[in-house]
Amino acid sequence: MATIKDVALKAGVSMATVSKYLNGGNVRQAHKEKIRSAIEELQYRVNPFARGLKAQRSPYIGVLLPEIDVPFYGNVVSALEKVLREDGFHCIMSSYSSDHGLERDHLQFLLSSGIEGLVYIPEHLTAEEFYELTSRYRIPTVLVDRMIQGVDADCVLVNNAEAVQEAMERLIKKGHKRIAFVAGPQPMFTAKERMVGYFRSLSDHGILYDEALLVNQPTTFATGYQSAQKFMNLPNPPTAIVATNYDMTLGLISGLRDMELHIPEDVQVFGFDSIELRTVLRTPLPIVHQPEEEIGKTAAKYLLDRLRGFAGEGRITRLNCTVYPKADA
Amino acid sequence: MATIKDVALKAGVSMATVSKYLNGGNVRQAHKEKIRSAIEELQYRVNPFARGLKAQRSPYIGVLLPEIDVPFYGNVVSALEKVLREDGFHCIMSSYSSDHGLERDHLQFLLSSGIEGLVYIPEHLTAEEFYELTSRYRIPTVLVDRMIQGVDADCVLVNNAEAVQEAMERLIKKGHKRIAFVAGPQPMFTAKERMVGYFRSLSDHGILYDEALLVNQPTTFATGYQSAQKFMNLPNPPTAIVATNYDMTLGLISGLRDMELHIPEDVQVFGFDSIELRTVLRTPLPIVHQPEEEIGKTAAKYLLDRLRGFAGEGRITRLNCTVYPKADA
DNA sequence: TTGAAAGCGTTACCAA
DNA sequence: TTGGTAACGCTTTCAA
Repeated sequence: MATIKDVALKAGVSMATVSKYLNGGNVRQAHKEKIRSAIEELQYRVNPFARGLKAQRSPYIGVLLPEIDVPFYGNVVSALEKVLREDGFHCIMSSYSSDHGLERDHLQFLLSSGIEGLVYIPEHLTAEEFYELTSRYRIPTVLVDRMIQGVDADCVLVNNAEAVQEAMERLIKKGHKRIAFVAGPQPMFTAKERMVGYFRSLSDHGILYDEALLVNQPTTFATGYQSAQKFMNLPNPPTAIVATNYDMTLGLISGLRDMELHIPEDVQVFGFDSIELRTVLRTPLPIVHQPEEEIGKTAAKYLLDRLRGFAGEGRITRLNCTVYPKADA
Repeated sequence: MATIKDVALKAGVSMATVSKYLNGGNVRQAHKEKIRSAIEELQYRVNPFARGLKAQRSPYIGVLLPEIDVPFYGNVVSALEKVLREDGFHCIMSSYSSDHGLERDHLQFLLSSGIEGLVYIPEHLTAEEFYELTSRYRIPTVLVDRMIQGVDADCVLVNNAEAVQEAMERLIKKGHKRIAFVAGPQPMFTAKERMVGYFRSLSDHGILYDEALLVNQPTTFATGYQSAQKFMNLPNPPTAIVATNYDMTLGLISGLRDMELHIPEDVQVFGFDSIELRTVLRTPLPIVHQPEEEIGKTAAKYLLDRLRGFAGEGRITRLNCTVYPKADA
């Protein structure tokens, strides 16, 4: 691979001049031409390591996710990437399989990779751990989808509790009183917030909470599937079930089907994420939809602000979910 | 940030010794201890740029995808990443939104990023373009899901034609003769291969090809949705429809539902990808399932082979899809 | 087993 | 506007 030296030699100027040309400094027009053609001929490419070493910066943004194959994250990241791309940044993505150890390790790795910024959907890390790892780097961070209690960073969330409340309202308005709820594990930020919405709705309407109607398990298809059986085998089964992410929704529907129960005749289902799923069933599935694209864009915007020098306190945005059907039919 | 020099000073040894310690060379036990604690105290981390510059290698694998939010790719990449991770590699992922220009640009970027290997799901690039971009780097490449005609590289594919043929067999065996087919755009590798399966089945069974029953459009929800209308509004509509990826399957089902048509009574549907979708419908959807995890693992294995020095010709693996229901009911 | 020193390719300062 | 040169932090060779 050709280096700046080769280009300089061929163009008949110094390395310093080539470097200036490359980085947009003042260079005589005649020299510009020569350098351009030398670069062309030699197929010269900047060595990213040399540049990174010297300049102490790189065009990388680290993206740390629990899972890479969850549609919600995919959609968020897709939007994020598109915005960052326009500013010349590229993403180093890493998923930690919802594993605490891997979450630490990968965060460590990203930080030590020379990234300029970090977009992070956290799961297990406490504020102490987070600061222990990140403090000696000064890397702007945006937390997405979840907060870490005690961490001062930009944060893009959705109105989890309110969205669930709206879903619950719809069900209650239709006469449902026994409503089951399939949520993620207790410590999970979004699970907690969504449960708040659930409890609030119950109490607002004077419905007694029945712990048999609540599941807190990993946010998987299996959890949804098993919840169907657990709930519908109760002596007093629910008349409606709310699932709080895509995989659990899918599993729930699948589980009900395998019990030969019909939606909505035998039990109503309120889904979450994946707007596409909505119109696949015989009866359109009511659903809570998170503004994935907007989440990604907002996170990117926050990060770019910081990279351009903004240094205020951590900003928190709560974006609104949409509940379908839009008109309350 | 502390450097090797600081560590050397603190540990009372030379930089070279620290470097050896870091890279697994022979170092006296007593020194090892000292170095370890110096590193600990100083919170020393290797500077990836300096190392990359000197060693001309890095722990990065480039992953270039058409879209990041397609479940099939997500699942493949998830498996890939897990295997590479165990060998200390990390993925720099980049998606090009199925855009030709971006495909070139991002490939260029990844190559110039100091990646050690490349996993690439191509779409528009010809062999000439590919070689033009890659030739001056010597980076092992694995093509996934699609081949580029004329490129000698490791390649992990599935048996597209055969899988479609098996799906068609099932339908034909049940008496279907008018079978419609929703495929991706013509130039797309997998679209072509899947169409081959379609045509072969038709001719094997002496069924005349009717061009009104074939759609070649982008592999999206919209395409599936519109296909439903196009096909079912024909004077002589099909009795079965095969969709050839996840989004098109979803769109197709959704479109049929909006026409108030029932599956399978009014028309049978054969889906593709997303095994989870299968059991969500009232009647389990027959489906072609690609071995996503195996694809990812195989690609990783191929790449690691190369990184360890294997230098043979490009190897091609064709993995088998599974058609559900497994037992031909 | 150790350490001095020569780069790796780039940028940025400073003098011309 | 230009070019010489000293870093940047690390690895590796070669002698000791």
